[in-house]
Amino acid sequence: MTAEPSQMRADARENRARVLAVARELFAERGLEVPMAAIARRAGVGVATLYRRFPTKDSLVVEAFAEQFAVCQSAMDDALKDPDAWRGLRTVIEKVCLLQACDRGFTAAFMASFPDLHSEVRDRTWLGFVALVQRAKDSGHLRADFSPHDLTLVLIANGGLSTLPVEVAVAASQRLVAYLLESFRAGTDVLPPPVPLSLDLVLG
Amino acid sequence: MTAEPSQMRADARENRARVLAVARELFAERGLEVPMAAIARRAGVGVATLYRRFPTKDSLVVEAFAEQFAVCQSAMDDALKDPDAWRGLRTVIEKVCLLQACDRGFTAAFMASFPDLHSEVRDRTWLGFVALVQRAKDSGHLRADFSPHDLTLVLIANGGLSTLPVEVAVAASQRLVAYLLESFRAGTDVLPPPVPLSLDLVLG
DNA sequence: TGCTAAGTGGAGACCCCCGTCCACTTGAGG
DNA sequence: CCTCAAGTGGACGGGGGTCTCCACTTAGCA
Repeated sequence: MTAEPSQMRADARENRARVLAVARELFAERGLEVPMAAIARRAGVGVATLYRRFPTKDSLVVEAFAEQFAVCQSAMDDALKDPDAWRGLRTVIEKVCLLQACDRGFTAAFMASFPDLHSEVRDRTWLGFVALVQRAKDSGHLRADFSPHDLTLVLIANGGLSTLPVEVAVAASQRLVAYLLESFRAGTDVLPPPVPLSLDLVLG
Repeated sequence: MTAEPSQMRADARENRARVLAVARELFAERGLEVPMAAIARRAGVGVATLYRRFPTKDSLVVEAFAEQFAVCQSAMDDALKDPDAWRGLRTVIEKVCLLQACDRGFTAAFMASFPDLHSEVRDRTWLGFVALVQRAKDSGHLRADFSPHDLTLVLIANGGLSTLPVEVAVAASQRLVAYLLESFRAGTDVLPPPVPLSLDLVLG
């Protein structure tokens, strides 16, 4: 029954926008465990208003991070378009990890909603990434034993950093990613990492 | 007023031990957010018993992980004694990361209580690690731009994996650590990672 | 065996959170 | 300007968490 934003009353539309802005801000700062009441208070509305627009906390989270998901998506698209597959791979990893580091809630939202994302989109993105990995290997820049699931590994590990205060998190993330990318380069594979792992069990 | 375990009544001592065992088990499986009531139930005691021995949930956590902290400590001691500094460094990182991956609660307990650890112990350990890093650099096996704070980075990133089911977490952690250690080796520093970061602000 | 301090279990006080309900207010078309 | 559907706020129900209180039980000693 929730009306489209376009056909809401002017004041309601404004409130909705303010709620979303505040939610993004607080989720980024304090993570998803920030209470609905806090968002409502900071947005200067009552909880009822909030629940009228977003019937569930989850729905607010999804809406709040839609933008970031789109950024991820387009980062991946850019990577796929890059004629230099290794650069594409490197760049997409750097971009997404930076997003994670900047936004404490993003990681959680990402992990929580990844299995629920419309599977067509998710699968398409994943297949794209797998192809990108293959191209990067073929170009000789990515080590041959790199697994696409290593992306998941990077994202989860990097996500751990988002408990830190934002500025520290960004610096830490950049350093971590730099270290990892260095290992992913072909030619450095002196010690092959152990057993392939089945992270696909987790992020379906 | 809590008596020493040695001078408690026999049944009480037994209960205390069972509570601790159960707590370790559940913290490992489900993380620190497992309710006190669940621990009590599984240990076959009432909550009051639990609170009589451990006045606070935090105190139970600290006690439950004392053993693991000791293991960390001795892992570091072993590393310092190793004549091959690089092997010592590698091994200590592998050991602690494995502990983290095996025990979902450990990471959280470690992070939460690190600043509160008796500072003498903590500082001694830290200074030892700094010395180890220097020796490993001098031996030519560790890259020169490695910072001792990179240990913190590894621990936090690796800690992020502990949200995964244990078996997956272990495999993932081993792979992550293998990748990172490969980057830490001297000779691979083709791309220097960016800015040094001030993680000491966090775990200082 | 009987006494007593130590030990115990479960009810419940208190708090925080999500989400609902309902009486009141207000934007905007006629 | 008047009407009323859309919008709103705050109280409240329900659930789950930590920790306390107190009447009852029991180990262990004389």
